[in-house]
Amino acid sequence: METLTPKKREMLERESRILEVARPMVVREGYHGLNMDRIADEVQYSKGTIYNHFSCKEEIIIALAIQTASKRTELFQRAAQFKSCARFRMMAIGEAAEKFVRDYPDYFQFEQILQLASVREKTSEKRQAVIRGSEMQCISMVAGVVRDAIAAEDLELPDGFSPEKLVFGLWSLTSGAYAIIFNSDSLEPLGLDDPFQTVRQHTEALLDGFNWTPHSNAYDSDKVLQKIRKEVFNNE
Amino acid sequence: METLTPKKREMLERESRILEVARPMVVREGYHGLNMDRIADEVQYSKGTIYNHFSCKEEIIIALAIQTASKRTELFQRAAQFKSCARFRMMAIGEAAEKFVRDYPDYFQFEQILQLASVREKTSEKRQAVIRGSEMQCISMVAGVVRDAIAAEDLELPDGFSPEKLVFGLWSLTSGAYAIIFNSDSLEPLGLDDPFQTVRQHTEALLDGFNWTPHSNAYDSDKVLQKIRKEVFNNE
DNA sequence: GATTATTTTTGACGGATCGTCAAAAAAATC
DNA sequence: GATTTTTTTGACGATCCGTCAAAAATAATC
Repeated sequence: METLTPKKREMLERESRILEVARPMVVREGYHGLNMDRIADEVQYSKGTIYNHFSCKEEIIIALAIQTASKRTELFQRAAQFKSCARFRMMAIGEAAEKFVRDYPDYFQFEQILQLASVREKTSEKRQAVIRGSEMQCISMVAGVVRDAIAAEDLELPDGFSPEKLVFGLWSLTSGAYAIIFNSDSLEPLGLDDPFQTVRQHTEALLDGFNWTPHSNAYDSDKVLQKIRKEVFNNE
Repeated sequence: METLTPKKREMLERESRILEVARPMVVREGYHGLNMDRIADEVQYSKGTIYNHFSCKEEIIIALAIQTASKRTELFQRAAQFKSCARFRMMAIGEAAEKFVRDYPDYFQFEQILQLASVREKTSEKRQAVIRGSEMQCISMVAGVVRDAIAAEDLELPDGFSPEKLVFGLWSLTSGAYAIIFNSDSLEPLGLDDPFQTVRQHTEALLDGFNWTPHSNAYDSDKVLQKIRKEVFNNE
């Protein structure tokens, strides 16, 4: 840490100050609210200096996403180490995913903006690779749990159905659900009181559908959940 | 149809010409590619006239989404009328959803753009209601099939688990999957050869997980699919 | 420590594009 | 055919992005 030249230190510090200032702009006013002149004003540097750090608006957004993405990896890592059977570890990962979107709802917004091709196109290949890598890390961890289940003979996937395909389904279900939850106007009419619980129920149903044992009717989901929240996440 | 005044006719015609010109702009160049001056150039009217039809860029995008949304309702309607048990009708709806995203991939892009709060905010409440209504129609149809299954005692949902909650899961799974599929860079590393088939398999697993009979191992999915494609969609 | 070379910062500027509005043109009415 | 109403026009103001030559700060050299 202390091996950095003072100049480099200043650069890094300024970089995070820029992001600090940019974050609430995007969060509160969305993509259009991110304004380079305003950033320059608020961090008390000229616009040119901001552009020395980030070559365009979009780079700032992806940098914000990267900041938060590491938090997800951490949460997944903790979940994957839960000492229990594969199925419960999978539940722990589900809990990590839920905790992530609840604790860092900003990330969701950044990701949504970055999903627009016209935005993503402008970001550097380098930062794109960081995001992809962080996502791949999470996917691998989930696939690892699936493999453990297979090894333990708790699960037998259909012919040609790779663990990654199962991860794809879980990923689709949860990310799709979170997308709906965060654009709430489509939710109220459905009368979903606790949408996160519904996601959990669907995840369990999906695993049951693949005959992953123990089947959800063989244990008390609430109990397991309490245990996970306490032991893995220290109750928040 | 012929009861319109010539002036009104011209207005409507011009409106669809504007959308015709705008569509490929958004599809090919994304949100940023939609340029009001270029539209004016291409439809050979002044910018002011364009603004008489659409009060801002964003209104054009939501109008494009509305154009396509009706196609989805049609497909869902056809699927819901498939003469078969509820479970196979649900499969037919899944097929309709798949056909929709394959036939009208543009819609997906429009929806993604409109999901950004900073974009949606600028659109009229009126058009937002149209979109919501169209989505609600589809959701109701799916919920109807779920209710039929319950009535036929093919399905018994857990206590407090409404048909709408099941729809929420199916909707999450498919829309989430399609979002991943259309941003393909996260797909290749997973080695998914036919992602749409994987979505179908997951849908079936989910229904199995809720114990919706007939269970997927009690019939030949491919056969049923062929039948649906032939009888409901005339093979494309 | 003075001078020169290099790096960093600055903010005025060009350019793109949005949305407006007063004036012009067209259509409707009398 | 004159007058009123509606529609169209495109020049214009405003915003905001990203650039770049000049200025300021820092480092290197003697």
